[in-house]
Amino acid sequence: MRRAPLDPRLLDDAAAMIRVLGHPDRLRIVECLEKGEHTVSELQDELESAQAAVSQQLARMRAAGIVRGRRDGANVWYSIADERVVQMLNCLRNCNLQDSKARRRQERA
Amino acid sequence: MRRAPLDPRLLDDAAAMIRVLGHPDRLRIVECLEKGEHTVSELQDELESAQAAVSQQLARMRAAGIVRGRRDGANVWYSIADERVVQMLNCLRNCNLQDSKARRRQERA
DNA sequence: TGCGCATATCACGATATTATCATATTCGTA
DNA sequence: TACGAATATGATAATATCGTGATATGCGCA
Repeated sequence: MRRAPLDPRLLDDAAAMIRVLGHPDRLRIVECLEKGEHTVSELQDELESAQAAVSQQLARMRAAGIVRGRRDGANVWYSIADERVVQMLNCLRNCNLQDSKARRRQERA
Repeated sequence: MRRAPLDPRLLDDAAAMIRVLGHPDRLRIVECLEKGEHTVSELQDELESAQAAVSQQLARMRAAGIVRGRRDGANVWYSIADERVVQMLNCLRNCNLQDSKARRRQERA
């Protein structure tokens, strides 16, 4: 477990990367892609969200280098392009496990 | 290492929590507080940021239950109220280590 | 009580994010 | 080539976030 501070020059990048995950739909997209490639319409069904919305979330994640699209005929199959988000998601899941304990610990801060 | 998906009912909360960390100044604040309590003016010096700005970041982090303030005379000493952010930060530091490798891997996605 | 320091909050303009609707692009097939 | 399905992009309005300057609050001390 590394303890060195985040490189200050990378702080903006890190924050930007985090912000990409700071949206429920994008979190769910990552969770879907963790299990394997998905087309846009599959994700659309999964999220019960409008086509444009999903496509735009994917565009943003693509711009951040988090996911990658692969054209196959009329479909585009998306997958995870940056394994760091998987790590982050695992971390988040661990964190959520402690939800109640952590909340209790902080007692009306 | 847990693999269960994030609780859908918690997705909004999770995303909100993530967004709080998605700002370079707030990341730096967490890094400072990791080392121990700091007053607002100490953080202000550290971040080279305006008083109101720091205070507002702290307010937001307080609202999210991430930090906690303890009054001592005219000063307020801040500390981490939710240990999950420490875990997240550690995760981020690990992730950053792989920066170049990850970026190379994704090759103009 | 009155002053000054540390902190918090308010008000507001600037910018970013988001959802939605419309339109464009890409591809397979008739 | 024309059409339809899948996907992407553009435009816009609503909302959120951010930094800044002004003001308010809490506290120690004279």
